[in-house]
Amino acid sequence: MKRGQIQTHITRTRVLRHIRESVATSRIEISRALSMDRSTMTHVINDLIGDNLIREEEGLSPRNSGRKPVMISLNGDYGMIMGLEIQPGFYRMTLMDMAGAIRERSMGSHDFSLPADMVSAAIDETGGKGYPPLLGIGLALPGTVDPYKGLLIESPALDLCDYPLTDMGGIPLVMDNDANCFARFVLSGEAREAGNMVCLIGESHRYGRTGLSARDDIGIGLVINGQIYYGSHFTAGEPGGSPFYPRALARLDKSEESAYLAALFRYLENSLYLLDPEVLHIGGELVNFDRKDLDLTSLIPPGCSVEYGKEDNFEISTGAAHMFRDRLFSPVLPGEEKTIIDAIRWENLPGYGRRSDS
Amino acid sequence: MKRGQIQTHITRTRVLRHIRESVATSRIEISRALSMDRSTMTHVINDLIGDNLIREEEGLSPRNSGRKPVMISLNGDYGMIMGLEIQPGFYRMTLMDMAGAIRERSMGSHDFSLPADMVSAAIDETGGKGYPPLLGIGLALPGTVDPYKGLLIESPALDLCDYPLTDMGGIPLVMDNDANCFARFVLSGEAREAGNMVCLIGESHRYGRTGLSARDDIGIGLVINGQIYYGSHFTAGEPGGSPFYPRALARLDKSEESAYLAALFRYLENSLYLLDPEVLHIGGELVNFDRKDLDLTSLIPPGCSVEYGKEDNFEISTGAAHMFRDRLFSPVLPGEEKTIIDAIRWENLPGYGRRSDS
DNA sequence: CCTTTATGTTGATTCATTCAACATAAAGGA
DNA sequence: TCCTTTATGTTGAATGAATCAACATAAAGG
Repeated sequence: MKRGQIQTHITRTRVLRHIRESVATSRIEISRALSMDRSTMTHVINDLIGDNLIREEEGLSPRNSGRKPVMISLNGDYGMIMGLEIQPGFYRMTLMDMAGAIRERSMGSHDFSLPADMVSAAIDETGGKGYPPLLGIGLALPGTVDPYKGLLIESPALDLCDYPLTDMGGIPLVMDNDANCFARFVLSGEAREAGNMVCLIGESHRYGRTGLSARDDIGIGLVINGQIYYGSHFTAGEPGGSPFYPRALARLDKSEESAYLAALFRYLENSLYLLDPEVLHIGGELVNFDRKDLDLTSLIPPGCSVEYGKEDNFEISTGAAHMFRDRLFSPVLPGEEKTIIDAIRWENLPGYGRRSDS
Repeated sequence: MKRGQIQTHITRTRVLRHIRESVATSRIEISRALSMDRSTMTHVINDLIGDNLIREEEGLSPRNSGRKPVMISLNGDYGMIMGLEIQPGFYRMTLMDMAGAIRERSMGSHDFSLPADMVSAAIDETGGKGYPPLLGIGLALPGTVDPYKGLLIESPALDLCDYPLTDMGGIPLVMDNDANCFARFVLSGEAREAGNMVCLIGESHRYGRTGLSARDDIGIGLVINGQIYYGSHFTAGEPGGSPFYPRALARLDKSEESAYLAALFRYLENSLYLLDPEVLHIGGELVNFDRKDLDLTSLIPPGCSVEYGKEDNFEISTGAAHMFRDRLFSPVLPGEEKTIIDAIRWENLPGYGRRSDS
């Protein structure tokens, strides 16, 4: 980073965001999108190229007259991001480069009681494979998580309380609830536009099982105006205090799956009306459920559509990776280096220099 | 406004906000709060004084050494804001100056079928009283409202559909749902800090009645991260599709009020867990209810407190006035002059000049 | 009266940005 | 092949909101 001011940092971040959101773009296109001068873009882009964050490409140029633009795209080899989902007894991992391309995925069982040990093992596992340097880690955990402090507040599934983890030997780490990571996965895809979503997952707490049992759980990630909503005590999306609570259900056999879903949606009905989301996303184990004789139209508000995830079940770990990757595309304000910054509001933007006074 | 750039506009707005939030403050205090240089503040404050938006005061100065600061505060006489709540058959009005002081309140019955006629009558009524000029109007209506377009989408109570209103003879007007205006009222008070709230009102649709009847309604305003949440179709907070729906209740006599409230909170229970709000605010007609033998602790999530409004019932029209007043403390981006700007996200901040290219 | 301590002002400097002019590159006709 | 058209991209001077550094002002307290 050549020039040191905060304004530069914000502009660089805005440019990087635009490049991330378009497959390939040009200096002029970015300058138009951000309402800035072409010459400004020349400076910013050349600085970013100098820092190895982006690169010029020989790319396609759909023009019928005039000079062809020099295409710009993110430099995937700048570094790697690891996304890790840890459940009791098993894990899933997604290794992603800075351009967002998935380079490797794996899953398996584990015996670790502390997430840090599992993370450490995953880092060792991918260490000697010649990947670009590891920039950071996104961690998805079942339970109540404070992602700003990097604290697992409570997790009955993992049998942990007030468990902090903010880095692994200098490599920064961010954590969030698994349902929220699923929501981040959905946000990273087509649903990138700022919108409102309810993201519902069923989390199996035993490796290899499908379907849910009494030890398992459902989780809800809420997206409000394009951002994860945590609530006032990081328990937003956690069902509770209700006559219907999935945890109380005994093991289901196949014939009951459809009835389970129907009961679940009746439980959610009021909240869906109140929240007025654009779409309800369903992922995790619930996708595997038999839903042939289930008609949701009567249980879901008129303007709300339903989407089922694909069944590869790596959505949560991939969303965890996206959580850290998003940090690279957010400005870091002085004094808030350690937190997840989803969206800075203009009211909080600091002055552009350092003040001469305390 | 002396200097024409957008950056100036944003800085001025940030300064005005800080002045609004403190009873009286000084140049140095603001410069510290906004992390800007003292000399910058000299320029900005002097410009704002030149524009009559703020003024210096002979104010108190709690210092025991050093030069006393020159106190700065908003100039209430800069202009007036009218907040108007229109219900079928009656209205309430709050007249507020730019400093937020309430100058006049009134209520009464009316026979208008179109809100515009009611607004017009209210403007005429306050016209010749020697107030500072009317800067704008905030309108609270029962029903589904698109405040960005200035459109009453649907109001069964007022028997209107797709009714637009964005200004009255050159005076800008913004409208919102009545429950959201109540939420804005709460936000303008102690609960100014960014937080999460559920604001519940009972709206009586007959002048002079207390209690609710089958023609009446409840309304919910949701505050998420310190901002009104509208949902994807502006129906957030509207109950629906439920076995319990207040509209279906027959007239209540006094003995049933407590049971009514209990049923209402059972209806809301799941949603309160899901939303994890800091506080549940109750206003409008519901405040008048007999709630002696009602214990909410078992129906409300642990971390959530309950606040009842004072019983003057002008909360909604006052909140409507605050809605317009908030516009004066938000930057207006080019191309978005007509919308309510609650919070601009840094991603959308434009460049600081006009681009040399389309 | 002089020191201390704070607030507020002034003029020079900084630096991201714009502006205006120019350079580069490709297409398409003459 | 040359010349016009049309677009992208670059360069250096100008702009302007901010900082910096020095000074001015004001009040308290020995």
